[in-house]
Amino acid sequence: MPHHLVAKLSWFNPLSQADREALLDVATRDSRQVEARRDIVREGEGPGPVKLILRGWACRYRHLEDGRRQVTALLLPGDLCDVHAGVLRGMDHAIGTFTPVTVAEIAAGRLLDLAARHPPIGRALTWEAQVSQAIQRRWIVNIGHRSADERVGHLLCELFVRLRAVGLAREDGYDLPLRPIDLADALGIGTAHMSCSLRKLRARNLIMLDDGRLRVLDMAALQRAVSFDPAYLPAGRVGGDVRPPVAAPTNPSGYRPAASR
Amino acid sequence: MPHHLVAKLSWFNPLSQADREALLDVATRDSRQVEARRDIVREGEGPGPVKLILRGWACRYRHLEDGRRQVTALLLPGDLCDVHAGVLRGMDHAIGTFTPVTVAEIAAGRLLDLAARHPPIGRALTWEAQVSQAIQRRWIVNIGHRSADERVGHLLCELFVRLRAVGLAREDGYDLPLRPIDLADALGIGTAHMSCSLRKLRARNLIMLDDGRLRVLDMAALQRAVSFDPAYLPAGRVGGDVRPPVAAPTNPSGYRPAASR
DNA sequence: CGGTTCATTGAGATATCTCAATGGTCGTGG
DNA sequence: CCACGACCATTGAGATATCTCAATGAACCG
Repeated sequence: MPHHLVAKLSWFNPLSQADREALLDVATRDSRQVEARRDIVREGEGPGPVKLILRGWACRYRHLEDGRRQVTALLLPGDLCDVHAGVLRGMDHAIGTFTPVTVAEIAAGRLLDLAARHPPIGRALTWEAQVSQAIQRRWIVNIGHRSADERVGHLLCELFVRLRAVGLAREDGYDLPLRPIDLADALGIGTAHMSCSLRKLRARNLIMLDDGRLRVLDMAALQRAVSFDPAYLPAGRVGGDVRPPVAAPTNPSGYRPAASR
Repeated sequence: MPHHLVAKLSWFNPLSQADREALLDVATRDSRQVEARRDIVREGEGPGPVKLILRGWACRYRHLEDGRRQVTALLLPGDLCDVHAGVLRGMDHAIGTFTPVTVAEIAAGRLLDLAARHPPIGRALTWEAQVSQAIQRRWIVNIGHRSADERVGHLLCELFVRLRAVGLAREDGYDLPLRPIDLADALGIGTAHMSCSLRKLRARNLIMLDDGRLRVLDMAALQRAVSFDPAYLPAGRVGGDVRPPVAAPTNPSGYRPAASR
C-alpha cells in the first residue's frame, strides 16, 4: 500500500531494492488512522515527528479572523509534512484531513539517518521538498494573477499530474474527494463561483465530474485553456499528453517585456 | 556589512564568536554585484550555487503568458535562495533585482560542510528555510482571502518585521525601494488599486510614504487593521509593539467553525 | 529642452462576492 | 422501511471590489 512515496521519489532518482525496503520500513513503522475532517496537527502545536501521508487526502489550512479558511497546500498520499519541523516553535497553521487518512509518523532522526545511509533517498527527499515549494509558488501565481476559471482548471491539472506520479490516477482522470467548498477554500474563491467555473469547464467539454469522479476529457486542451505547464512537477516532464503544447515563454533579456501591458 | 544573515540566525540560535566568523567567511568569499532590474538567476537555468543576498532587494518572479508578472517572494539582505537547489532540473522561475544587489555565491558543499562543523549554524539554517516557507504560506492566505487594502498593509508589516530582524529598519519605518508596480505584482493587484490602497492607508494615518521612505505611524493599529500577526517571522515574537494586540483565534475542535459564514 | 516612462486619478466595465431560495442527499429516529 | 431534518451544492439576482483604459502630470534621461 505505501508505495506512493517510493513511486514519487523514483521519478527523481532510481532507487535500489535495498533503498526501497529501507524506506518502506521507516515509512510504515508507526502509523495511525485519522477520520475525515479532523486535524492531524493543530495550529500552535509544538514540534513533532515528520508526517507521511500513506492514504487519503489532507491539507494545510489556516483560519482567518472572520472564520473563512484558506487551504495553503493539498497533501496526497506520498507527501511528507514538516521534514525539518523540529526547529519551529509552533505551527502557524493546521493540517487537516478531507478523507480518512493513514499517516505515518517518523522521528526526524530516523529520517536523517535513513538519508545518510542511503544517499539516493537523501537526494530524493530534498528534491521532494523542492517540489513542494515549487507547488506553493505556483499557487501564489495562480491565485494572484489568474481568473477563477483558470485557477480551477489549473488545480485540476496539478492534481492529475501529482496523482499520476504516485500511481493514483486513472488514464483519463482520478477520484476527487474534495467538496466544492474545499476547492474554493484552496483557490480563494467562493463556492458560488466554484460551481460556475466547473460548469463552464464542463460546458467546454474539458472535464466531467460526477460523484467525486473526475474525468479529464482532453488534457491537452485543458492545459492550454488554463496555461498549465507541468514541468515543475514529478512526472510532469514525460509522456506525450502532459508535455506543454506550447513552449513556456522565455525572457532572455530578463524582466518585464518592454512592450507588454 | 554582511551581518544581516548573522543577525537573523541569531534570533533563533545564539551563535558563538567562532560560529559567526566561520559563517561570515563562507558568506563573503565569492560575491558579485548585480545592477538594478536585472536577473540574478534566469528561468530555466540549471543548478548553481546557493545565493545569499548581502545588499539590496530582489525577488522571485514569474511571467505569465500575457506578460504580466507575479512576484512570489521578496528577498532581502540576509536571505538565502535555493539552499537545496542542486537537485532541481531547472528553475521554474527567475530571481531578479529591484535595486543594485550584492549577492554571495556559496557552493552547496561548502554550506553543508559549514553546517556540519557548526551545528548551531546548521539548525539555524534549516529554521531559516522553514521561515521562508511560512512566509510563502502567508502570502497564499493573503492573496487568496484578503482585500487589496489588507494585502498592502500586511505586506508592509511583514517587511517591517523582516527588516528589523536583520537590522535594516528604523524605529518608525524603513526604506522601501519598490515601485508601486512592484508591490502590485507581488500582491496580485493592479497599480491603480495599489495607489488607491496606499492612499487609504495614508488617510487613516497609519503610514506615510514619500520618496521610498516609509514611516509606520501606528504599528499596533496597522497590525489590527490588516490582521497581521508576526509570530511566524523572526523577531516577531518579541517587543511590545510587534506583538499582536489580539490573540490569534484558536480552533480547538478543529476545522471550520460550525456557525460561521 | 524634448521625450519617455511611470505614478496617479477618474470613469466605465466586469469579475467575483454576498445573500437568499431551491432542491438534493444523507443520516437519524420513528 | 419511511419520514424528517440537517447540511450542502447549485442557481440567480443584486451589490461591490477590482480591473481596464485613457488622461494627466511629474520625474528622469538624453
